[in-house]
Amino acid sequence: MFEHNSRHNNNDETVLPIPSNNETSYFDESWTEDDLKQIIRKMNLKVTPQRILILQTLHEGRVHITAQELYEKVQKINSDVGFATVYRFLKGMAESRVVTELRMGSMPTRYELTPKKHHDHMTCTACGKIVEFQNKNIEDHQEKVAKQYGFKLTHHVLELYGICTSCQMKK
Amino acid sequence: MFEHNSRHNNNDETVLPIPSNNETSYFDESWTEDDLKQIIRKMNLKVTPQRILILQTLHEGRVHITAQELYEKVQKINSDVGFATVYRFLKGMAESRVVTELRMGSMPTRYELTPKKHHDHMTCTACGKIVEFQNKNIEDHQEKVAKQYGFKLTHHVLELYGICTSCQMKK
DNA sequence: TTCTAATTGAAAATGATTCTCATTACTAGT
DNA sequence: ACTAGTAATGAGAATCATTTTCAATTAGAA
Repeated sequence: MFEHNSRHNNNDETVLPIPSNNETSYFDESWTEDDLKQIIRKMNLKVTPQRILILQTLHEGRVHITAQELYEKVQKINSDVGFATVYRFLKGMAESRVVTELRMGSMPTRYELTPKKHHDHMTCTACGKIVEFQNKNIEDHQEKVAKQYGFKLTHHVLELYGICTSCQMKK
Repeated sequence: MFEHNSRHNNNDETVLPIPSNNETSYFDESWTEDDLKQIIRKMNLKVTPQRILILQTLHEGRVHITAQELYEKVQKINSDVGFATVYRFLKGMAESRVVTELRMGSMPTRYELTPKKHHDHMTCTACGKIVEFQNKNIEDHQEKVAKQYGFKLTHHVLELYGICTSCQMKK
């Protein structure tokens, strides 16, 4: 299995949902400093230079980043940011659903800015490649199940695991 | 969120899928020592008294147990079993899909003997209650998605999070 | 500007998981 | 049943992500 295989590669190559495009990030729009401040205020948090920098770096960087990776990136820009701050802020943003936590297997938690279009993940357990996909049918059925048991859904985690095309051919 | 709420209860009350019944465990059949040995051999592991005891205890006990809890239970019966053994064996069984790992939020991993009828979990983020459900439609759509991207699926994780009926009324 | 509570960074604490290694115990082959 | 070869074991140490602590600093309301 993925989580027990120390030989898998470490990149988290991401295949964008069909239709794919050439964007580096989902967020083609750029965020001004005011945008960033707005987002922080909406979380009922005070605006600090650290938080602005962290959020900005998260937005500009690639998706699926770990707290450690984000910390290192931010460090290079301004060493007046501690790991605890990055970590705490990520947690806070996760609570406010500004970012989404991805826990795949037993690897360190990765974060992504919550995309406007919800998607789920399919991971190749051989090479670690992550494919993102959307499927309204699945969502609909989830709601049905929730209703059946009287639950009011807040969110969900759907992760498919398997072997991707190229790994199937290799082996 | 669940994982940040230190006030949620710690029991993992489980609601069986409709139609429910009065069984303590999914496994009404009892396992003889030979059954246990067979299962261990099928995993290409040697039969040892520790593994027999661990598997037996897992089978008799409630579902959704942590490595620590299982270790404590097994300890009471035979103190010649170390935590490492329990832990390693659980990992091994997870790899062979004899048990399934449940990672809900950031709480310690829980294990359950992989039920013959696959099911997923819906968790109340207020009280921690776990409902198990089956839904063939969702599974079918998952396969469709996988085929679309050329993946051969091995397994998946689907966890719904929300507020259960009684917690909705409380608040 | 002043005050207060929120935020911060560094380091230590925690907690789960994983590894190490000397010892013991399976089991296949006799 | 005996034995060699290998797998498994337990205790504890190591690792790693995550979380907390706390004294110093800072944001932002009044």
